Amino acid sequence: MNYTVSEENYIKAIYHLQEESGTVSTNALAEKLSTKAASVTDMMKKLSAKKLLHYKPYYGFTLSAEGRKAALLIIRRHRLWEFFLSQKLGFEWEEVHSIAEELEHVSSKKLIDRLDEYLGFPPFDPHGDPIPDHKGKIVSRNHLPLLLLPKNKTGVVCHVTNQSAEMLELLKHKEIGIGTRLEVKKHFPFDHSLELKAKKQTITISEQLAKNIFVTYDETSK
Amino acid sequence: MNYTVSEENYIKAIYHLQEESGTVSTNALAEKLSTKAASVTDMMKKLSAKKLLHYKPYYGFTLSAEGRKAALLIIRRHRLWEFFLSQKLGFEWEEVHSIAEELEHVSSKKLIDRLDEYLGFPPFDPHGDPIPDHKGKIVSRNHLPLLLLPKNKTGVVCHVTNQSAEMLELLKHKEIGIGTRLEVKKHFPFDHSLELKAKKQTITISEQLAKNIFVTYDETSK
DNA sequence: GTAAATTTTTAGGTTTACCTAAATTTTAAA
DNA sequence: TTTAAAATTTAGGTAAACCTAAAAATTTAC
Repeated sequence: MNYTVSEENYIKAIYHLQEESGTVSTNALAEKLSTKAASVTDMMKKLSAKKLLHYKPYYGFTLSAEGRKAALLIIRRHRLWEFFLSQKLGFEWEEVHSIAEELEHVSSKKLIDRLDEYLGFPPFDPHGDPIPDHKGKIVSRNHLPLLLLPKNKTGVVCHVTNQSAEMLELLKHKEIGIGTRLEVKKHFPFDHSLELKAKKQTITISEQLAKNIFVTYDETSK
Repeated sequence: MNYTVSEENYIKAIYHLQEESGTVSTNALAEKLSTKAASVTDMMKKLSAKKLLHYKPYYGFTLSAEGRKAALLIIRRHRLWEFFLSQKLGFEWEEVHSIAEELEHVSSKKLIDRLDEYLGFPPFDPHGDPIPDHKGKIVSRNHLPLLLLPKNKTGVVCHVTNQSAEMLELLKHKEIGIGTRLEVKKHFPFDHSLELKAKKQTITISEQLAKNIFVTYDETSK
């Protein structure tokens, strides 16, 4: 339940990469943390032994439920401090990030909950990112069912509900998995089916399937 | 100018021990930091190489001017956070210390100076200890010339101004050094000389000498 | 003033989080 | 489908900050 500064930085980085692109590769993580791939592998073994992530050598990794919760509590601390620095101490929004990188590792839960209260339970940090609550719950603006993804916007598959074998078979057939980038090209009102661009192909999926696919939607992407 | 968390904890502990008793021994420091004497010796070599303290093997150590300044800036951070926790977040005064132990290692100078301003430049922390200013200056209530030490109170020699060979010879003869515990027994109005109890003997010193001796005065001692 | 007790330092090990270089495994290309 | 390229892991090593046990220096006690 208590992690080293280094472990926390890895957990947080994995969370962010996962949000951006579904899966996390060793090299991507090494790049994000300004370290080397070999160091990442070392840490993956450690975090995996602590059950914070699912790790199969050579096949990337994703946070476990426990790892995700840990990540959200670190992000909560980071964003609350950013809010404090900006609103109470008058820092510019570009300045707050690096200071919050240090403050986020101070781990007293009581401190953070009191700070949250003192700040009036702000829902967003100065960059507009949502602040997880004291249980690690986050309102995710940009994590939405594929059905609601605007036309001609791309989203990255981050979650599927209903993990039945039937549905997974269908997804596999259509070559859709966690991390697949999808772009909605057309909505057909008749049966609410969708036409998508995935990789280099154009595919069609039913409303029923689309309801079960959640994507991360990056507002800054075209 | 930037130190590791471990270095900072050593610097701070040395400062406090020096204030309390003039000199700092390896064992006392090990005890204060809940570590072992051998680890202290390791760190002393490191801090000594960085010119933060004067270190002669087997003869204890004292902070250099630079080390003292570093200590005061760490103490400043600690006490400002204590004040913040107590005044703004409503923590009880017994709770603030351990959280401030973590916050004090966040080193942004701008953060601390802004926090100081936000808190209204408080002169004392919740325990009544003075808060050093942004340059590391501290108003020392309990660091005073021997001349001003109340009768029948004990003080510990912590500093001597005028380091002339003549004065040091006299101090040596009277067996007074940094760390010597002194108790003022009498003031003689005629020549302002003082009669002191030092170790087990009673000695007399001139006003001129007394003016140059500074002691740490612990209000809680008898 | 010497012996015993205490304090401090040295010597040699451990763990964490890094590193480089070499060996594997997977992926992409011809 | 075999080979080349890229990604990942393993092997072996480093520095910081600890540790224990033994050696050396200092202090205290007789």
